[in-house]
Amino acid sequence: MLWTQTLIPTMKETPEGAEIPSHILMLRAGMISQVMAGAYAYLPLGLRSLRKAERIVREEMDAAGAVELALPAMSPLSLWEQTGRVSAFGNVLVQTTLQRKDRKVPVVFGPTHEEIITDFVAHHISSYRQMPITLYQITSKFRNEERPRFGVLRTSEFLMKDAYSFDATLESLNRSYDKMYDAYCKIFTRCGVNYLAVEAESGPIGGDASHEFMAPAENGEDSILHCKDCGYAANQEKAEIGARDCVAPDVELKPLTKLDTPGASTIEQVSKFLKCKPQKLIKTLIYLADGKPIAVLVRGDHDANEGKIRRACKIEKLELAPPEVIEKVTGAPVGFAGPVGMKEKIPIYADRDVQCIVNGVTGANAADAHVVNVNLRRDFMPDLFADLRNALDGDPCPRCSSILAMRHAIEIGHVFKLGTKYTDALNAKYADADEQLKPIIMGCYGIGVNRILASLIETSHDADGIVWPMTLAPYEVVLTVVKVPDEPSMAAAKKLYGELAAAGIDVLLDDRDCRAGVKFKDADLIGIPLRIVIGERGLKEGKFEAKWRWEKAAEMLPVEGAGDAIAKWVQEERKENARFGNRRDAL
RNA sequence: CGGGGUGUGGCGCAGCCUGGCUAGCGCGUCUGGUUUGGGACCAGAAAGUCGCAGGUUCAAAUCCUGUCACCCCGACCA
Repeated sequence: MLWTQTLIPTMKETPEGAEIPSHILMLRAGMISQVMAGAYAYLPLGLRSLRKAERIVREEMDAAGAVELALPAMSPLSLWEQTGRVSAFGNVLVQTTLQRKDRKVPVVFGPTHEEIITDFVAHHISSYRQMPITLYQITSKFRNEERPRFGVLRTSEFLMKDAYSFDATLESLNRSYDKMYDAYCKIFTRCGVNYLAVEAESGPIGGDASHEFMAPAENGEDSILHCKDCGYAANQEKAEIGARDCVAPDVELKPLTKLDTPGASTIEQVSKFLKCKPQKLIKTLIYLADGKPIAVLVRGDHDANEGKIRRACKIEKLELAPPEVIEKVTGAPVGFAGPVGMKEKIPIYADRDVQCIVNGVTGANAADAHVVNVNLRRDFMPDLFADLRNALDGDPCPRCSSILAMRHAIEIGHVFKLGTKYTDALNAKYADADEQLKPIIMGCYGIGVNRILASLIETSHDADGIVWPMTLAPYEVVLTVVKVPDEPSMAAAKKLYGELAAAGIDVLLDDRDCRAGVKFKDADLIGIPLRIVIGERGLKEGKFEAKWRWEKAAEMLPVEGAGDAIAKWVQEERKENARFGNRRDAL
């Protein structure tokens, strides 16, 4: 492609509103253009990168034995009512009504496609002989995000690869799942994205049934915990906290005292009012566990984790109790519950860290009052101690003796064993070898294609612009002609351009008649991995100048045979992103 | 959905507080010329309903009311 024949509207200045590197650089590099909040146009350059990511995804899906199809964005609302996801998605679901001749047809713009594919499969798969099979597509998804943000990271319309596996047995599902998991590793590696596969909430199947693929990045919206020593990694929701012996400080147990704390009902207010650290507080949460009230105790500065509570206490349905229940159980309004002297006797479950609190503070089960110098055993005794809170930076690793580090990350992929949630709801059954009808067992597997680009840029840029790996770069090589009116320069450039194009290299020839500085700046900004400079200076010696985007120095390359040499470099780099992978040493 | 911020040529901004001549500046664009290895210089030109609507006033980019859009923080996120 000739630069003068495409449209690459680069910008010297950062448009108002863009704050994170990926957003700023995609705008400045002329890759995207905003149409409205949460909706971006992909300009020629951006589309090329997006297509490269898409192609890698497609190749690895095909290699893993998945079969591509395309489902419509539009589907009937009724399908979503059958699975209860109209209310589950709520306002996120994009709905509209089509006016047909004599009736109105309520439709949904798919936020994902479990319903549609399951309905299709229910009609066309009826035997165990037709499975296992994994179907996938790469299409636009629609979600009315309450708050689109961070440029291309969180938008209302986005490109997603979604795959669905259909199996007759759990063992077969596990094999399908592992294939996808392995394919994801290959995809993100080929894309040059640093990622971690972390354990995530597993839903109905339990166990090792869900992983998220996370790209650690400062601007990521998710939090993950990672142990550098043993490799354990999980999202914050799922991360377990290793058990450690509690070393109780050797201090005198002071007498239990009730104090007035008028109006102080939150942890922050109480700790301020009583001038004590939140770590000294015992937060008492009243939940309804399968309809019955329970109390959950966590340290004041910790957050309770409902998934952990559910598992540890063997509860199906868990929800925070409404104020009436709290008043009835504790005898006090919301904000003053405590484990000592509750009005009704209910089960008390405590997070392990509560064991370490000596002379603590908690609600007095009376309006506007707290008790201080609360101590375990002397004043109260929980029915169970367990890991019931969200993990934090520095918490003990559950698998080794090291500690967990918390990092922000961008979710770029998710693999999940669904089980029969949708096949039950949509009546997708198959006949087994024993002639019995059984529900098909599903898995679902998503990749946010736009997010691959954004997360790559977030972690691979410098002061001058984007630093693309060969595999995602919109063009693999840029030919920078220093002086376009100089005929020998242009002739040499066009010859090289022809050779590279013939070798199947994506090459961009910067034939704009402007100063060299402008072209160097633009080449750096759009991040093309390999730049070849064609100038009078080099040509005098029969040389081109070759420079990798992430290296400081350039090397001279004989004009003779340059096309072959460059093509070879590009082909090597395409395979492993090897030079790109080593860039940190150079940057 | 709560809190905060911003809307002025294509892009980035000043002007608004304290109303008053023809609404400025930088970048970009176009024309001519000089230049040509890291965002050149000179001369000239085009391009703006000051987000929109209403109000106050002799007079509104500026003050008041409403409204829309966009951005940030938080809540939410199959």
